[in-house]
Amino acid sequence: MGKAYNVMAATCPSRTVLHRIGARWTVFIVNALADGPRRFTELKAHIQGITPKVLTETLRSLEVDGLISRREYVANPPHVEYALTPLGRSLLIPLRAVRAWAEQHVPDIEAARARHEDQAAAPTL
Amino acid sequence: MGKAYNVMAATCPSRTVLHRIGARWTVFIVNALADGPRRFTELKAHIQGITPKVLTETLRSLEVDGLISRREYVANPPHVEYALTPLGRSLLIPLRAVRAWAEQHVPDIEAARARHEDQAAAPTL
DNA sequence: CAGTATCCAAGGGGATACTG
DNA sequence: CAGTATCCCCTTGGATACTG
Repeated sequence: MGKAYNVMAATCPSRTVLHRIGARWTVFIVNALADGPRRFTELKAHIQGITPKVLTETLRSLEVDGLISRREYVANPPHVEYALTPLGRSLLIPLRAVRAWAEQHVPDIEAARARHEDQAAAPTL
Repeated sequence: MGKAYNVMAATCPSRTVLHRIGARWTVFIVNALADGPRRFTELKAHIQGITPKVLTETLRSLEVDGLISRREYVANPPHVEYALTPLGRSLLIPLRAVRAWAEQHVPDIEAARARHEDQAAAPTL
């Protein structure tokens, strides 16, 4: 038991999982659903810059993997709500940490890049 | 102070940070350096399936962003060691959690996908 | 050992317009 | 409102071979 899967192994199925998690917009969607269900248009407005096509695709993928649920309320106009499943909520924990890290370390990264710039532009004294 | 950056905003610089973190092989390299410095060939052997070209590219990017350091020992044959910087070690925390999640939830994801398969193949009774 | 140099393809994702 | 339908690009990354 335990240690059964290892992403470092070329053919380990955990790699496909990692691939899905790493998809461009997964971290956005999972974080956007952190505080409860949201509708398609709400998600699109909240995650600035995402196109409807890509939003749909990513939602479908996450649904297939059991990370989010899609609930359709019969009505006109349509009403659809997306929510994290228990599995999705467990993923939220690491992904919210990733998001927080990104937001917290912008200055550090920018400083490192600037330092690297200086390095490159260093006059040969 | 605080809350200065928000990945949900279209032009927030944290998005480029997130993009770097989300690069195909970043999570592998950062995790591979968790236990101390490693040499190029060690990394290549440990992270199965990565090509030298991609390994080099990702290492350079991480170096530019100040997440890893590159130490060259003058000798023949060459001897180079890569290590996490303090900033890189701080990123290791969320990224090791992501890795662990991927490895732990393979069965859950596979089960969800199987359920979805059934759904699709459901005979119309 | 630690990379470079080329070449190439695949597909993920973007832009735009349309619809039940 | 909640998506589809197209079209297309172009970057990311894989394969392979070579080198100081």
